[in-house]
Amino acid sequence: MSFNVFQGQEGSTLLLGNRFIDDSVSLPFAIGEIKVKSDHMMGRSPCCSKHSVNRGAWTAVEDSLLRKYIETHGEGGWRSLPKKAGLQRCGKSCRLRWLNYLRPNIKHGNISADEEELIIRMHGLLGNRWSLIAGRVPGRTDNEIKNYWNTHLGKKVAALKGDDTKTHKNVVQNSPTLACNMNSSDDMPSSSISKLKKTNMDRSRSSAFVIPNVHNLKYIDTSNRFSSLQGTVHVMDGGKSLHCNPKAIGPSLQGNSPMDDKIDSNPVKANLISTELHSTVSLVKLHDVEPHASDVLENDDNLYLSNTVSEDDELFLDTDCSMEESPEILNLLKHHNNVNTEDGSNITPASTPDDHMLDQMNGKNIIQEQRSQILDVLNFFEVGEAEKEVCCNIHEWGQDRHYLKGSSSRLMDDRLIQWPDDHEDMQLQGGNGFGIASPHLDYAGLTDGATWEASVWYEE
DNA sequence: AATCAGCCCAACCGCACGCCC
DNA sequence: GGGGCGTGCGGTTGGGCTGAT
Repeated sequence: MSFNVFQGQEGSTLLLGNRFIDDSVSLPFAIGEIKVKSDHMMGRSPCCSKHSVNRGAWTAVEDSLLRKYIETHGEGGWRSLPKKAGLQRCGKSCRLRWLNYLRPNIKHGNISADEEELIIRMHGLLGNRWSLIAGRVPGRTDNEIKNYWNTHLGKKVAALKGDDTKTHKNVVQNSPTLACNMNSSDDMPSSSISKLKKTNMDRSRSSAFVIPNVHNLKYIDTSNRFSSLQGTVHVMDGGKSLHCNPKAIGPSLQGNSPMDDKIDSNPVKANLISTELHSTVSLVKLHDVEPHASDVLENDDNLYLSNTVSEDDELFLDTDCSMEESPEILNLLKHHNNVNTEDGSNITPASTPDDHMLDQMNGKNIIQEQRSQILDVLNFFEVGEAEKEVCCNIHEWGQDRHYLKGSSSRLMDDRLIQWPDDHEDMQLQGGNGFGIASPHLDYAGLTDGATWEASVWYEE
């Protein structure tokens, strides 16, 4: 039976609900008795006339018409699109067909093990928020992920975890300490566990907590300035856009800041900041980026941008640096033999200071521990596979520490955007050109030289 | 070969939300 | 403030497919 007909067309069949009824079907009622449920009666006008549109599977011809129209005129205006494109379809149907099937870069075919793993983790955090999950799985649509979950993963996870998995989200959210202690693998799907074991970091800091969009993982070390913020890790959800501009978040911020003198008076501390900011930036730089900051502004609501870009942005870990010049960088290299550079390659230090030397330089203090912890986090993300690896234990990091939460009307989730009142004055810039968080940063205007936004994504 | 049941997934649905007037 | 519109979202539907009987 062909469904490519619609009522009103010559020789057409009758549309009844979701069904096309052709002449061969005997109806248990007279045609005149058919009452079509009216959306209008529910207080809303229908998006289209259900009597004059094709329904059901799309034909190749329809696909072609829709694709050509959108390629020429762009997306949007779905309600008027069908008529303009010569389609006998509802605008919503057109939109859905485009978004779920015709849109470029849509992946078709089986979902890989890595994708599956990511979906499981994301679902653990977000629950049935399919569009959010889809935003973290490149090339997959919310509809596809939803279907895949309902037909495969839901059962799979349920089989692994028993009935509790039906409330998987709650398991994670309500168990802050463990959500995912990786030492206790009971709460994790086996596939995730195997993935986590690949890393060489402290398992106790791993978790099933999912941080969306690792592109925007940031660390802002305020440990030397604000004791109450020691060791904080700041992760910002990057919103829908998977692209960010390294220029825009580059560390080279020149300018006058109330904190400049403090940094200048303590070069070691300044280096600490620069090192970690550099490592963060290099993380971001591994990914495709938009070439212009303006693009980022348009495409990524959650970015925190620098209005100052200099050649220093091109400098990341200086492989030629001496210990005198940058002991912190060497320290970083010591802890992480594979440090990613901006071009995606790895560098390994020719030599690194030994523990004794580091202790002498820094004092055997928590700074090293903090840095190690943070870099463990970065390392954990396995930068090269950042799209896939999005777990960390925010709760573990949070112990005895404070998190900064970004403040911006442009953030999409209020849960992210609470700055502690007592840190409102945190605004500084490095004398060596490294900016750090400004809770009052005007995203839109970009008139503030301070550029670093600190946020934590977490579920209440 | 025919029938049935279960599964898969594209498509549809109603509702929610933001924007604009 | 409220209504209309456009869009996005999660839940649901049902045709097609496949394997079992």
